[in-house]
Amino acid sequence: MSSTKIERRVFLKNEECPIRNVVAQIGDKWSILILFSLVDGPDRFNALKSRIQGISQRMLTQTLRDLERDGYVLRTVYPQVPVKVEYELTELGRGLAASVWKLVSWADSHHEEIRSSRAHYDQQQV
Amino acid sequence: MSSTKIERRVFLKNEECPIRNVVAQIGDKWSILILFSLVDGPDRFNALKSRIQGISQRMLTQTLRDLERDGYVLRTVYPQVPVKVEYELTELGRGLAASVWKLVSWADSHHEEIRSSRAHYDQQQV
DNA sequence: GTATTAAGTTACCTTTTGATAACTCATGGA
DNA sequence: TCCATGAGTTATCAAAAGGTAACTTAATAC
Repeated sequence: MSSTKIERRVFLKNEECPIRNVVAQIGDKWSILILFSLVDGPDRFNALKSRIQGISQRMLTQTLRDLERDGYVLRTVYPQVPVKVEYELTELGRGLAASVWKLVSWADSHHEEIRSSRAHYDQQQV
Repeated sequence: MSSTKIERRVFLKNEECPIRNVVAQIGDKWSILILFSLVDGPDRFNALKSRIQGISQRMLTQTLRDLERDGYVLRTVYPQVPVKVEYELTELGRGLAASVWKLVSWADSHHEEIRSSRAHYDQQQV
């Protein structure tokens, strides 16, 4: 309670802000979708691609690389022919998924309210 | 446990996906900063501006409008001279802040790990 | 009649994000 | 010889996000 003021100041510095650092990664178009696609276990590139509706090869590669870079995803290449590549969540990735879960379920149960607020606002602005 | 598979499918449709709908708003450069700036109570435009380091007038206005549009923030104009405008979180906005809190605190306690993963990855790529 | 204040708006420009589509690479099969 | 496969890369382009700086408005104080 009494620490609220302090926390408030901590989070107001945008530069190197840990929250922005994490949320900026997660807040893009595909990261969360990929993250939640992997919570049940490892999956292969093309399996992800066909399961995540609408994602292009390029964006899947790119987003997976970013997730790997941050340590959320582990990439394993099996030297077969043709090559097989598996992606899976790391411990850190599972932690992130768990932390984002509350927001996700909140979003799921409030999106109607948000939608209607948007519609109402847009109507006012003519 | 047994519902995991179902949830998995639910979240893979990007179009009209409630999660993306919410997270896309929150995931931009300033929304979370503003949201957490308002958790202690109402604040005025210029107070926010000087407290949120680095934000421009334009981005503050724009982000506040988007938050208002989604129903997270209430804007009140006091017809004084010069005019006074106060922004405060709505019930919905407080709910969002609470839901995002777990992610925020997770990010706060894991950003070193993420940082070092990034540095390590970047080193590998030469 | 000029400056000040709060809360913006507008114009202009750069950077980042994301999309489409074509190309690569190694190998094994028809 | 040519095609298929899995997992990408590259080139090109359009759209969205974000930054800077100057302008606005209304009333009041100097």
